[in-house]
Amino acid sequence: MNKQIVVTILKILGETYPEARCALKFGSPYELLVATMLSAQCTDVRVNKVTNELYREFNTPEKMVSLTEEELGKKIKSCGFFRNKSKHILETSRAIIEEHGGKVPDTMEELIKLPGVGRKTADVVLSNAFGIPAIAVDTHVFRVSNRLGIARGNTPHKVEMELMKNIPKNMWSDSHHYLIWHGRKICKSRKPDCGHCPVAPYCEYLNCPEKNEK
DNA sequence: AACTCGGGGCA
DNA sequence: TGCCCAGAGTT
Repeated sequence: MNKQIVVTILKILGETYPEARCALKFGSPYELLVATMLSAQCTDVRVNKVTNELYREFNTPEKMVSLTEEELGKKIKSCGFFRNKSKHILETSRAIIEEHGGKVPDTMEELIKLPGVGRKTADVVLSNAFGIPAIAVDTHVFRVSNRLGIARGNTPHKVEMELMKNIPKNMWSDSHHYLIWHGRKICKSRKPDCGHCPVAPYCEYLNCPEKNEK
């Protein structure tokens, strides 16, 4: 797709979802890292509810590791996968203390070594906490990009490469959030609400049936 | 590439 | 009740 059209689409989405910058509330890179780890298969609304309470007392790796896995598990259980998540959060907090001087690392290479931190979480932390341009391709970004036709690919990595090629670098981080918001509100996986889609005129899913998602 | 982990919100 | 949700680790 024409790069000009891609930028147009993203600008429209940005105007449609002005609140979409970063839905996870955080006051430090560490808070964002933990919030993002919690957000796996769990909506941002619930994550924010949990972290609002959790961060009152436990908003640094040093304070976090004073909790046992069971104690932390109780506090985060409404985010699901609580055994894995509490274990990973504690292991990651210990690694940050012991191997990174208590600071969240700011490179992809170091971030994905942390237990429970994958490429998506790392991208979110890099772009939102450290201002390093990145596009995390989660299920929403993957689906919406393929449908619209702004980036096609059968793997998240392929879609990421296409997006980075088609979007100006200074729009990468915001675009990630716009695409997620659009995927949740309108371009849903099951029943996309094309009748209310602000970028329907540009959408290949609607206008080019032969290019329909695979 | 497929499978597993998981409670809560909503139809 | 059944389906779905800002993913990552293991096999």
